[in-house]
Amino acid sequence: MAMKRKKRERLEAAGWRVGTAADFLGLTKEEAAFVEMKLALADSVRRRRQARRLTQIQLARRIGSSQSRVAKMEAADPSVSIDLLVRTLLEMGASRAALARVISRRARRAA
Amino acid sequence: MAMKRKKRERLEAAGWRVGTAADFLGLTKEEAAFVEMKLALADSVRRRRQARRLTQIQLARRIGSSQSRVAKMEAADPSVSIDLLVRTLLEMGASRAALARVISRRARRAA
DNA sequence: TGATGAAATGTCTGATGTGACATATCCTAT
DNA sequence: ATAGGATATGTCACATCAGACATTTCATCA
Repeated sequence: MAMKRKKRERLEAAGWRVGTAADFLGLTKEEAAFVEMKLALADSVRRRRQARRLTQIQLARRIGSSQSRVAKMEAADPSVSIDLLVRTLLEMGASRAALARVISRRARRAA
Repeated sequence: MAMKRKKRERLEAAGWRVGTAADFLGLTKEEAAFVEMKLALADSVRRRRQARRLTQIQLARRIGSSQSRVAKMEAADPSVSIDLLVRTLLEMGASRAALARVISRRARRAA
């Protein structure tokens, strides 16, 4: 994919769920923004799932996926797309307005 | 992809850039919301490109893609992902807040 | 009317995402 | 300490998406 991603994905994979995601090691502003968005969405999936007291397995069934994929979503794994995160949130009843809020929100730490 | 898409994609392909996208022929609320989001993003790409008076080819070069892909983005073609739309908008200088606005915005008609 | 440049459409091939499965790790209660 | 459920991690085969290219449609203007 012409828009270089490896770098981003490596970092993202490396676990900094930190607040102000990195312009750290050579992430362009755009890349950083993309990663932060993904983190925010991932975070939102987890929060919503927990709020509903669903296990990853239960959520997985609900959206026609698997426990491992849910885990990866919540971890903002490089292998999960924004499409999947968004679809998942919509399935969980998030409105577009709610998604918008998530997207402009900075990823929170911990829980 | 377990979350059925064919239906959505057919419709989406069918050109209704219309305002309140369809819960029309059996789209669930979630599917409709997803499609509308995509349309809104697609629309935003076109608007931004035009505002900068770039041709699709010029934009394509800028983001390391091709004219046809840009055309498909702007048409919200089934083959384009939200990831791609988002990355493109970010490359064009959209902020996360701007993206959020786009996402909560209902797709506009015409130009 | 035909020439030009922009945009749309169709299709290919390689890259990436997906669900699934197996397995490992982490809690918490006993 | 160990069993249990929950979550994380690694991998695979298959589906979908990506950029590229060719071709077509569309608009504008000489």
